[in-house]
Amino acid sequence: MKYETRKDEIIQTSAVLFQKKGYSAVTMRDIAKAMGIKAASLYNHIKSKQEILSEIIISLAEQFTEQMKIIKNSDDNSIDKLKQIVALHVNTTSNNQFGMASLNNDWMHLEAELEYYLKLRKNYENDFRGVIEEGIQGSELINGNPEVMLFSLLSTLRSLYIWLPKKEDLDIEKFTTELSLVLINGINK
Amino acid sequence: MKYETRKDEIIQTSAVLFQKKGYSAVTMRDIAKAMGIKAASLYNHIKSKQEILSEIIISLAEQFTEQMKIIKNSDDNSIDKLKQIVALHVNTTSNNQFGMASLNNDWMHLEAELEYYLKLRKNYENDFRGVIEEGIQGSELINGNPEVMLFSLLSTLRSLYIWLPKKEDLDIEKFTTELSLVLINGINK
DNA sequence: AACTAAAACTAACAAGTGTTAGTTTAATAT
DNA sequence: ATATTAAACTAACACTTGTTAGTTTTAGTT
Repeated sequence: MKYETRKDEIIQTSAVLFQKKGYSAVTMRDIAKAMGIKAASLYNHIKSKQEILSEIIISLAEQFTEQMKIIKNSDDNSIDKLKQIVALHVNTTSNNQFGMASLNNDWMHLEAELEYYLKLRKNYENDFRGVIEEGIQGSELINGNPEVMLFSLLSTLRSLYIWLPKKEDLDIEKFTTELSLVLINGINK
Repeated sequence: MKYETRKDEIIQTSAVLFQKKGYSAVTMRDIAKAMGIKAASLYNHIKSKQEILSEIIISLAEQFTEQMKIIKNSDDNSIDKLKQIVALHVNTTSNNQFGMASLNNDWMHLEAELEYYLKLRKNYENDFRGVIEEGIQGSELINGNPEVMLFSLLSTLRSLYIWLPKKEDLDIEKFTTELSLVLINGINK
């Protein structure tokens, strides 16, 4: 079975539409049409459009924050931690390519859960920054500006959802290795 | 004078709003309110909401495509060309921080000009890819996957609009240098 | 066959959408 | 002063929005 419940089907169908046009431009009638039913019928399964967005974004944000904490608290060296962070993003994006678009572009349309989302994101970024600073202090990383490094890594990892779907026949593990190499060692010979 | 014309003021005001909530979530009444007038009055200066979006996006896309062509056709080496591309993004973003959000997130809401925009973007990306491939062939860059390199660089450069505004007191030139270093040489010691 | 519950339906709502028509105001040139 | 014009206004339009109420259909159980 592709979907666990009808509610799950609504959420996943919505994620596909949200990715193409964004939350605000997708109507309940669009979502219903994509499922072959009428808009009013959606409300037998969900309580609002907002709930759909919230379910898509919060579950992903929690996954990232949780996994990041585990990586941060492991006793691997900093370079290995960074590689694990890259793998976390590649794997999560590859399993949830549509939801990642909402996570990146539609979080500002959260209402009740906006604050909670922002807290999760801040935790995630702080942990990421911690890994980088640790790497600089331990002389594993160059003595550069940690903010610039964080920005550069995070930007690339957050954009994976745009890029991964274009490469259907992709060896995920090989790609993770290639990307880690480029991000950590650069492209200069 | 901050604005050249009233139309220009509408476009810049809209860009600020589009950046916060996206094109679809911003209404003509929102734009009018931000300018202290009524929605209908906007139509003395512009012909549609769509025209506003188009003016924001197309002018930026043309700037990038033009400048990229100049960089590509220069006879600098590949590393220098990459540094110039980084500078192009940093400078353009720093001069047009709000418009860059629409360029990145709202291009799919273009109607008449969507095709033209896609053509410009394709040209830009092809030229960028060309610079990278040239660098690999000339042994200036590692012999890695050029698609992965392009993706990584482009993702970071395209995200500058999120990050630059957070660092108000930023030395643009110094930042350009730091970013080039991280992108080209990596973060590994 | 009768009952139940899930999930679809039709119809409608109140509010909000981009946009137009026609009018008034404000500023400038004759 | 008068005429002109740019740019604001009010009022309204046709349509779309998320959502609710009430009803019918579908499918499984007794």
